[in-house]
Amino acid sequence: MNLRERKTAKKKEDILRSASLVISRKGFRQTTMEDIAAELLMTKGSLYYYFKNKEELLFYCHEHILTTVLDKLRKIKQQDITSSEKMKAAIKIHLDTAIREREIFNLAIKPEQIFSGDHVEVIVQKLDEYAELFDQLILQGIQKGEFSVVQKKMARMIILGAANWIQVWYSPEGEFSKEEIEQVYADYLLKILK
Amino acid sequence: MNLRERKTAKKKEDILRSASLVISRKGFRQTTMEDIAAELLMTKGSLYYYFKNKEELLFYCHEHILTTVLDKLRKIKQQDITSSEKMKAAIKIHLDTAIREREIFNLAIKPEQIFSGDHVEVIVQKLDEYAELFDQLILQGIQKGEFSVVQKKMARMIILGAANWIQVWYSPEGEFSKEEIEQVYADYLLKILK
Amino acid sequence: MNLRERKTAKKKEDILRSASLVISRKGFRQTTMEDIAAELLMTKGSLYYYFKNKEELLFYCHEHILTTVLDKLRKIKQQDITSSEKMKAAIKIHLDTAIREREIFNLAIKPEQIFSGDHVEVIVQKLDEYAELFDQLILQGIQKGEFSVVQKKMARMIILGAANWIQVWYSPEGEFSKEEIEQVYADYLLKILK
Amino acid sequence: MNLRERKTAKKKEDILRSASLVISRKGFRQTTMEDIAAELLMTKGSLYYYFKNKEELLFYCHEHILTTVLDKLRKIKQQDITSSEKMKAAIKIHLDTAIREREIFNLAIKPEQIFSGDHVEVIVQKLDEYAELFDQLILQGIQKGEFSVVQKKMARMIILGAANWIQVWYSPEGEFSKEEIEQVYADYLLKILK
DNA sequence: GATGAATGAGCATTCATTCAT
DNA sequence: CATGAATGAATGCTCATTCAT
Repeated sequence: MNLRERKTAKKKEDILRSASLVISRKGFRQTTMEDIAAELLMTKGSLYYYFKNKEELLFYCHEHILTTVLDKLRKIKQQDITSSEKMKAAIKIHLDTAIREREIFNLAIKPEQIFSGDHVEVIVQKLDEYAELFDQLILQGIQKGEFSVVQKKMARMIILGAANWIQVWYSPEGEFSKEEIEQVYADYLLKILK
Repeated sequence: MNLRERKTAKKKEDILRSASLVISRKGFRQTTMEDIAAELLMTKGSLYYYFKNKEELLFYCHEHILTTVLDKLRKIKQQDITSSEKMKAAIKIHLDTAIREREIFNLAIKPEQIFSGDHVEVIVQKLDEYAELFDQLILQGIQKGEFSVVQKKMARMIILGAANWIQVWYSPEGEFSKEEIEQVYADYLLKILK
Repeated sequence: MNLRERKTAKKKEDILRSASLVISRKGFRQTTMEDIAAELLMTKGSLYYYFKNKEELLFYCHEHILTTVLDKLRKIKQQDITSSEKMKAAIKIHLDTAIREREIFNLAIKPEQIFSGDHVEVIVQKLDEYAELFDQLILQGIQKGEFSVVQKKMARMIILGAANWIQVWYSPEGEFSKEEIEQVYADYLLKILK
Repeated sequence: MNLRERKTAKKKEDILRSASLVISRKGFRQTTMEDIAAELLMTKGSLYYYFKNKEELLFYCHEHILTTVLDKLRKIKQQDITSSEKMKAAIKIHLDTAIREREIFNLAIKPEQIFSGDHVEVIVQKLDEYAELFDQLILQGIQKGEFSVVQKKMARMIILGAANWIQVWYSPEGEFSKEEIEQVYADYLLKILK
């Protein structure tokens, strides 16, 4: 990658970061290209130099976040700790992502309504891998005798659903700190698996 | 209420029902007046005979559903059964609503972004009452010694969040029936309170 | 004219009167059929029983007022008083009409923009007769030696224009009474003719 | 102001000029954004690049004309000529504006029906200054002994009203030239003040 | 005769997208 | 590369008009 390419790549990342930020604030349905450009002190026309269209920008935006969080999850899976500890860590990471990137898991609802063609597939594949990782953690826990849940997939749905909902009510000014909340959520959701 | 008024009331309900349906399919941000009208084989102009504007239509749409589900919850609260049974019943009703009226609880996210003035207040008040009812069920359970959860509000958030998420993945063609799912959800979520 | 016809005629007049009222308040561009109907505690559909369409309603509305004021002017012309007195009386009547029927003379601006076909002709013919009557009063005054204005038509335009403008600023709560204003206007405008 | 800004400013002026033109022809109630755009061989969407909305476009349109004519009036006031000559010059300018910008003084009728918030204030303030300038000319004339009118404000109303009305009937193809008309109007209206 | 209901054309406005410079 | 400018499709809303009952 030469200098020019690196510069372009850097700019693309800047755009994605800003886009994520605006989307977190306004919701991705409400976010216009103008909004994203304004955040970067650019004009919206320029965005089209880096991304073919809005959908593509949104795609990379979400893809980037999903990739990042997936990496974190994979690392947790390989750590040498109990399944309970792994699951708690995974839940905390999920909560963290849901809070920071408010809208990210909302697109899981109907990716095909937002993305088209190949993009859907990539997103769906990542979301599937995401779910699969949680399922594996649960399965490991069962095999080790730590968990005893029967409906593994539904348990996973419950855990992720509960965690996603945090974006609706969490506020930095709230009664509890992010860390306290994450601790309680992790503890309570673990009960489901026991 | 005379015949004509009944007819109008009926028509309004028809519109609300159809609107709910379209909203469930497309999400309420994506639903246009045209969409709603088309579902009813009307023209969009006609909708304005019954509702002042889109926001009002959306408001009554949601208000109606919330009122219905609140009624059901209140009845449960007064039944002569254990707190665990009440909570399970409440969860099942919530799941049922979340499945049938896919978008309904999504507006809980930011009612003030969708509704204006008095409408926000009504919606917020209903949502508060909704939460309050769940909190009361939890408190009763604790007082009766059935539940022992400490962070009551967070537990409620977890339960409702988990249940809301069902709209994302439930399908009538899925592996499990709605009843089976409701049963599992109710059982698993109860663990959090124990 | 039998009873039924008389009833219809009466109703038509009621509508015209109410329409005039609403038009005075809101301006005829802003007045909707709904507004007119509401004033009469009718529904707008009913208006179409009496008038083919909005334009026709507006036409009769204006035609009625013009006819009335024309009658008054003709009577003044035939009175046995000086030309100055006649002109003063005519000005007062014009002012009176301009105040009461705020919008009436505004349609003189471009009747063909508002009315179509035959209606334009009738209105234009009445407006012409209206102008003609003023011109005759001026001519009489000149012949009697009371007036000495040279540009008769322009003088008439000035007089009527000045009087029309009263609708813009006259208010019953103002500093001067309608009668005082009419007196001053008549006196001052007479100077032009002298 | 660099080249680009000058170009934008020029375009804005072009739009305002075209808008004025269309408004003169159709009246500002009847003028649609489409009409204005068509006159400029643009699409209506483009207008929104230069003006926030229709009201703002209309505002600047009127504000520009009022500012221009106010400047001219102020200059006349400071000239070293008799009050009669000043008043005649002022009347001619007013007539000129009324003819060229047909609709401009019609908004004086009810600015608050057309403009909102700050815009009303600006317009009303300009209209007030406009009236004030005429009043001052009249007062000066009285002090110099040239005029002897008693009801100064009503005289001003009469003069401006008469002049406004010219837009209704003036046509370049008419019997008299614009200059002839202005001369006659100025002479005749002066009589009121004497 | 009167009304409730429905319609459709028209209008202001938004916004993703394009493109010449 | 970036931007200013323009476009056109979409959308909410209004309102004159129609018509069955």
